[in-house]
Order: sequence, then C-alpha cells, then structure tokens
Amino acid sequence: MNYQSYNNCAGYISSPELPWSQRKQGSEGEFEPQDEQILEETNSKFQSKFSFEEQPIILISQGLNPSASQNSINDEVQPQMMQIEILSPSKLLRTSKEIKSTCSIDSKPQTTSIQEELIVNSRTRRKTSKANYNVDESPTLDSEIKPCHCSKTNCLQLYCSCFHNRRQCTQECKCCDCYNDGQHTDEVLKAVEQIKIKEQRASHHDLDSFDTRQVWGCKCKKTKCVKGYCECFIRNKKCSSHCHCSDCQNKKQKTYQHKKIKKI
DNA sequence: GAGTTTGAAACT
DNA sequence: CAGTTTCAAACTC
Repeated sequence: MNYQSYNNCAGYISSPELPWSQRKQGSEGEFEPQDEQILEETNSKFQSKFSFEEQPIILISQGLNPSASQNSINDEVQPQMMQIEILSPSKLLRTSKEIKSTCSIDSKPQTTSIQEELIVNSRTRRKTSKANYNVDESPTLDSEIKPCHCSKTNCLQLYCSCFHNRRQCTQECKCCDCYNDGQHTDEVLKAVEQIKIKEQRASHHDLDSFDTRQVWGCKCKKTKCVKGYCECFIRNKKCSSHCHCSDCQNKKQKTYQHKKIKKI
C-alpha cells in the first residue's frame, strides 16, 4: 500500500511525486516508430503560424465538443469538452490576466468569463445520470457532474472521471495532488498523449478513450448489469453484442411484435 | 463514515 | 492476450 499518497491526502508535507503515469513507466515508456507518428500528428495539430522564437503556449479551456453533433441523434446542446488552444505569448499574457482576475486564492481555478458564458448557454441541458460519467448524449451542466475523489493518480488517468471527460477538476472535487486543475497543462497533455499512444499500440480499432459518449461494452460478472458498476446501465443503455457480461439482465427485451405482413 | 465489493484501467 | 494488480466509485452496514 502506498502510504505516501495517503499522507499527501491527509495534508502531510512530503516530497513531490511524479504523476502516476510517469512513475510507472516500464517498456511502455520506450519510444517506438508508431509513437513518433502519433507525436508528429499531435505536433502538427499544435503547430501554429507563430515563428519558432514565439513558442506557442497551450491553454486548456472548456468549450463545446465540435465533433459531438456527428454522433448525436439530435441537435441539442452538446456536452462540454476541454479544448486546447494554442496561444502566442502575447495572447497568453492577455488571457492569463483575464483568468487571474477571476481566480481566487484557492488552488482550484474559478470559472473564467468564457466558461461562465458556456454554463449560461447550457442552462437548458438535461440532468445527468446519478453516476459520475458524463457520457452518452445527455449533456450536463458542469455543476451537475459529480466531483472526483482521486487520491493517487493526480487526476491524470482514465480512472478520473473529470480527466476522462476532458474536464478540469473543480472546487467540488476532493482529489489529492490534482494535476487536472488547469495549472499543469503540460502534465495533462503528456498524460493524454501517453494514453493515445498506448491506444494506438493496442489498437484493434479506432477507439478514442476520451470519447465517453461511446460504449465499448461492459464485462460485468456479478451484478447482472443492473447496478452502477455497469457502464451500460450507468448510461441507461442496454447491453449489446459488444458486451462480455454474464447473466445479464440489462439486455433488450425480445419483442414479439412481428412485422405485419402486408396482404397483397 | 468506515469498510467492502465491484469492474474499469493499468500493468506484467 | 490472459492473468494480476491498482484504482476510484458504488454499495452496505
């Protein structure tokens, strides 16, 4: 058991630890050719019109998911997603002033004016499920999303629902040593990149671990897919052929409404 | 609120 | 890729 982490949680002073994702690097940490390609793709996304001298700085902010409408059934307001914006130093200066002016002393960042605008825009959103997954096509207010309680992962792994949904942790979160607080954008980006690299390496398909609107299929063995442990149940979705669950009670009821045969 | 159970995520 | 460990949330008492 890692008492160090618990000590951190309890507020004891201890030496700073590396993020979990960096701590546990085995062979996964080695660089492979496909990694290079992924990094190239990432870098190309981050490449900006700025000159080399004017190194772009990455700002993570919240916004509407631009790709959401492709997958959603209707055209309701889409879930908030974290956006990565490349800023020039000069723009960053302006932006940081704006953020600074709205931040309290508290370590968790306050909502910025942009975020406030988004929240106002999302007032009409449907209520989320009781679970912590801001998933499926049910967009929710940030204030309705349950806060995380991560104690060991610095909120930089998919265990963290905030991180998983590409949202910053909020003041309501009770996480320890949180790196997903908007103050550690480098660490967040590295963590995201590592996860994507791992994804690619193990890829049998083009899944995106950060697209929590997708359901990849549960593997419930004991709970019959009728409790909050089941990702399908949580999302109010029936288990499907993607699932590898046992004794499932969350399957689609077989309907006996045969198609009416048209009499000619 | 503490302890247990659970299944996803991470690791080997 | 299967087995094991770790993790955080759900659940129980």
